[in-house]
Order: sequence, then C-alpha cells, then structure tokens
Amino acid sequence: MEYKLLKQEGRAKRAQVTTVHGTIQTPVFMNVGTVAAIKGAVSTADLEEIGTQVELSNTYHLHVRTGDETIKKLGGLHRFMAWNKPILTDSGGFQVFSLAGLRRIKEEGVYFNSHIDGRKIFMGPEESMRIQSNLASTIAMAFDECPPSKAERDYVQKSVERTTRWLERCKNEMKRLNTLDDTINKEQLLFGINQGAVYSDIRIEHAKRISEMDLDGYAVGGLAVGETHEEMYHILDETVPYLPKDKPTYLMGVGTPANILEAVERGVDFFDCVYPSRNGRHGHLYTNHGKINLFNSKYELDDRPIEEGCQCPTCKRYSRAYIRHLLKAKEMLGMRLCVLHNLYFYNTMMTEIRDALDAGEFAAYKKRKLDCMSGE
RNA sequence: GGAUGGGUAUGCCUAGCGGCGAGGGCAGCGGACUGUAAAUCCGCCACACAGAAACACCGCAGGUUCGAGUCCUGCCCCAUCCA
Repeated sequence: MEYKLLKQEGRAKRAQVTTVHGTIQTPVFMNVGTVAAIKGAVSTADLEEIGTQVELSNTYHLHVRTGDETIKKLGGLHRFMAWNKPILTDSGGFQVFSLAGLRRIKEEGVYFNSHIDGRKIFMGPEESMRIQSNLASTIAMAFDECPPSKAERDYVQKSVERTTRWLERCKNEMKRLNTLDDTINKEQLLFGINQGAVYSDIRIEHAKRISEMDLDGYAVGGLAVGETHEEMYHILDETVPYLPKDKPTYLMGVGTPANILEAVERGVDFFDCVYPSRNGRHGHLYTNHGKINLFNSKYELDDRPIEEGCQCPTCKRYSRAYIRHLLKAKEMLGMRLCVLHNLYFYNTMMTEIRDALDAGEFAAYKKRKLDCMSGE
C-alpha cells in the first residue's frame, strides 16, 4: 500500500491510496453493502455508474450467512460479488454494539447468539482476521469493541485496554495469514480502531498507543453512537492529531453530509455510513437544498427530478411524482432509484471536496455547501 | 315472495357473544434512522368535553336489564341462494 498525500489545507488532507485492487482518491465515501449487497437492489454494475470507489461489507454478517469459507471457495468477495475495486470489511466490532442484547464479551472475544437463528457464534480477534482473510477484502478492520458514547468512564477505560490487546492479536494473526499459501489476498491491509467514547484523554492515550503499532491505516470508531455533533467534532479535534498523518484516517459510520464536511476539515479521509442507502429506501433524498421526504403528499404532482441538473441515473430520467408513486406502491424500483440518487449525491460531494482541496478552496466550498443544504 | 348471512367510527376490511369512553389491519398523514437484526420503527387517524368528569349516530325505532355494539321485537338496507 502506498499513501500519497497530495495536498493539505489546514488539517484537511487530499491523498491517494494505492492498493492491490486499485487506487483510492481521498477523501472518499465508501458505499455500504453489509451482506455483499447495497440494500435497495443496487448492483455492483450500478456502483460503477455512480462513481463508487470502495465497497464496504461486514465480517459478522457474511460469516453468519453465507459463510466466509464458502465465499473463499468461490474465489473471495471480489469475484463473488463481481466487484474488482477496493473492498473494506468491517470486523464485527460494530455488532458488539448493535447486537448488544445478543452477545457476551470476554477477554478472548465475543460470544454472539446469531440474530438469524440464535446459534452460538464465537468471534475474537483471530476469528475476525481469519474470516476477513477468507473474504479477501482489500482492507480488514481490527476487531474492537464499540462502546456506547454514554458508557461510564471506568467501563470505557477497561474496554479500550482490551481493544488494544485485541489489536495486537489482530496484527499478529493478519501477519501470519498473509504468509499462508492458500491466502487469496496476501497483501490484505489492516486498519486499527481508536476508541474512548467521549473521554478525550482516553482517546488521545489510545491514539498514541496504536499509532506506534505501524498499521496500514487508523480509524476513529465509537462516534455517532449517542453523543452530540459538537462532542463528536470535539473528539476529532482532540484525537486526529495523534494519528499518523501519512496513513489513511477513517471515521467509521459517519455520517450526514455536514458531518463529513466537518470531519474532512479535521483531517479524516475515509468515511462510510448507511444513511444514503437507508434513507433512500425510506424515501428521504439528499439534495443541495436539504433533504426531502418523497412520501410527503406535496410531491404528488411534482414533475421535477429529485434534483434539478443532477446527473445520476435517477434524475436524468424520472420525476419526483413518479418515484413517489413507486414508493407508495411499494415497488422495488422506487427504493432502487432513491438509493442510486443518494449514493450518487454522496459520491459526487466527495468528488467536489477533492476538487476543492486540489484547488485550495475547501474552506469556501464547505461553507457554500453547508449554507445551501441548510436551505430547507 | 321465501331462506341464509351481514350492516361497527370522516375511506375500506374486520374483532366483539351483557360492564365498550369499542380492539386490530389496510389506506391516508407526519416523524425517526450515523462501522445496517431496518423495503424498518414510532406517532396521528369522528367531534367535543374531561381528567371523578364525560352519553360521543356500533343501520333505524322501540323493549328487557343496574348496565345493550352484544339479548328481544319491528322496520330499513346489502350479499348469496331458491321461487
């Protein structure tokens, strides 16, 4: 992997990351396809059309169904889902948070009861690495615990210490896996994850600690899980400076267009979020004049595209009224068109951000974008 | 003309079998969603009053009862079948 810093504006970074599956221009928004599919009937062919650079899938979900061993036999995730650009796999750490009612955390790892059929699933750092190695993603995420942001300080302290021990185990296991003969992607990258909830000193201490471990990239996790935007921005202000500047910085699970603009300004270059796809399925569309809810009756006779001038496959052809009709009729096409538009909106915003950084005009771009989006 | 089954709130379907200020679903309206247990979830969906006060068309009108959407009588309407 090569991380080439092309431009800086304040803390904001414009870079490109070269991987075995191609080059990623950052800042980048990764499109979330948890179970090797972007929900809403969006194909990998669609992703090429809407400018997706990196697809993101999930270790826990693919392990539970259909199984990483099966996907390995089929040639790995790239071949399986017919996508030859970079893929990042999340480690299952987020499921420690989102499936909190279905798991128990121990030093060795996490015991889940499958959300599908309740069967016991053990996942520790080694298991997560092995699964991700089988999936053969471009970038593997370290197995961590994502504690809720309102977790008590003592708990967060202990949790972060354990996450650090897990990270060492992840690194060792990844190193071993990448030397095995039958490993599909022997150059799989490993990103570590910073935690510490809203406690700056824990965050900073942890950031320093993992920065010494010479990983391929560094993520800030455990944000947008209950704290305010201001708290999130504050944590980024405090923490990102302690992560290596010559490596990718990834803010996990974030966020709204405004969140992304604020985080780019604070030095983040990788993002992912379910918002564009989930909101799309729910009829909430992003535009340069704010978000609109196509289910609202005021769009019944609205013959305009979702966004005037938008070059996405949806806006080039269909009206708000028609898409609203599809959504109301529960036709799959409705969701699909909405998700395509939203992902295109995000991907295009990232292109604009990169262009602005290249031109040294990010600050102005950010202000303009935020101003017009708050229009509605 | 006869038989049978029905008529439940500003739309549609339906629960109800003596304590109902009537439960549910659909449709409609609005909201939420941040490393996806989410094509999901949550509100509102007759009007008014009230929060120890209120009688709001459960097809209509009577009756029985402390109390009727529920039981009885008559009538009206709908569906299906038979003449």
